[in-house]
Amino acid sequence: MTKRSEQKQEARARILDAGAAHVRGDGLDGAGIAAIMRDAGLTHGTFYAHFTDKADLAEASFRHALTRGRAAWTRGEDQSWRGRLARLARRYLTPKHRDHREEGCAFAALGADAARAPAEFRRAFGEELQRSIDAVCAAPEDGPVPERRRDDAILLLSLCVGGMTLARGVGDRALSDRILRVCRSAMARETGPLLSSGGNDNDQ
Amino acid sequence: MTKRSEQKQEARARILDAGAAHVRGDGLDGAGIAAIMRDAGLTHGTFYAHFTDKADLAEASFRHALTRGRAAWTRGEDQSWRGRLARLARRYLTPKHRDHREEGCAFAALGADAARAPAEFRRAFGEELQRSIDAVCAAPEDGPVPERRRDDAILLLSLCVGGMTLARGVGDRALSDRILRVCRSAMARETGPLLSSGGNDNDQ
DNA sequence: CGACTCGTATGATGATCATCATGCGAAATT
DNA sequence: AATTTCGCATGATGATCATCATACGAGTCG
Repeated sequence: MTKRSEQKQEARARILDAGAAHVRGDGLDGAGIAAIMRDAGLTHGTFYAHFTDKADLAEASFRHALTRGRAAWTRGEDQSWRGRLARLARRYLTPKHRDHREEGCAFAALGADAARAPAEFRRAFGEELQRSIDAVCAAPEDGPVPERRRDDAILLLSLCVGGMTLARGVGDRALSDRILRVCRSAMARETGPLLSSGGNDNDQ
Repeated sequence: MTKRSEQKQEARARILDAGAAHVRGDGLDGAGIAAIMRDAGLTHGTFYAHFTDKADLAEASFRHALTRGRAAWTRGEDQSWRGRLARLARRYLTPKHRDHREEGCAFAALGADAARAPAEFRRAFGEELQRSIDAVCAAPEDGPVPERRRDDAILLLSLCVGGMTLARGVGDRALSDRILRVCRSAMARETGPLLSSGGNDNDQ
């Protein structure tokens, strides 16, 4: 590994860090190359020595953010499957996470953008989502994962992303906090139903 | 009502329709004024006779889309509260809705954009979300709405928006369909738990 | 019918931004 | 040590786009 190539790799890493933050903070299109390169400590023109395209950087930044995120995510021990899901929801659906999207979950930060992105980015989105589903499922014992657990993981991620998306969009702090709380406690009910109310029409 | 003013109001309505479609399809920033006005059958310069700003149009289009959407949404009879929630989820989380975001739910289409939008837009987002929560809760008998129902409505909307967001971002059709199915059937379980697996560690 | 009002059309203007051509200087190679 | 390589900086170029100034022409009102 020559000194030149490792300097370049360090620069690339800085660009990826800055890109991941900008993309999550400002959106796939909102992030300008000049601003990202400035944050990486380089000038704008150099960008094309590292990436072919803005789309290239967007995808790489997205994957970078999620790979980093999952590492911190999967840490921690759980008593039970349900307990694991509840813990993940508790750690995900926090006001702190809501208020710092530039360092948070890229699915929640870029979900709507992905829908409008070209097919190549959406392929990356799907692959990363699969990896995250697997990461949620990964039990200590590491047997084959039953499909019903995968379904639970999908449900967890959907609820987390949806709750975070709504909580972030809302201006009213009280409503935003309430959304987070409702979603957290729904996943925390170890044996109870999804919904808090009973089944009859006139429950209080 | 003079002929002039009703012509202008018609034009404004066309702009709002086009704006609502473009904003949901291309995002808050992705939608260009020229394209919207072209779709409304007018030229770009005329825009400023109807709206002060692009942000002004964005907010108005967002509200327009949701007001229209709720009307179609609230229709239909339900046997029970749980049944109502299940029905709404079943109608929301469809492949058709996923594949036509320009005429679908504005929360799912613009959730990530709202987080980056100025405070004024996020206030609108919060107000509209409150209205949608109320619309979900509105029972035929129209008594005072218990707070636990509001929580259920928040949960429903979070799961719907999150599931739709992920389903739209994913390139892989099979995974996308599965996300929709999992979220639908979670809300359909009238009495069962949120999660499909049992509570012990070694369930299959 | 004539004057004026106002909704719309046309055509700038200026800003932002992705992309690329060119050049420099330090590191690598012989 | 001379030459080549290559990572980075600088400065265009061209495209896109919001915004606005100006002009036209049909509707309105005296």
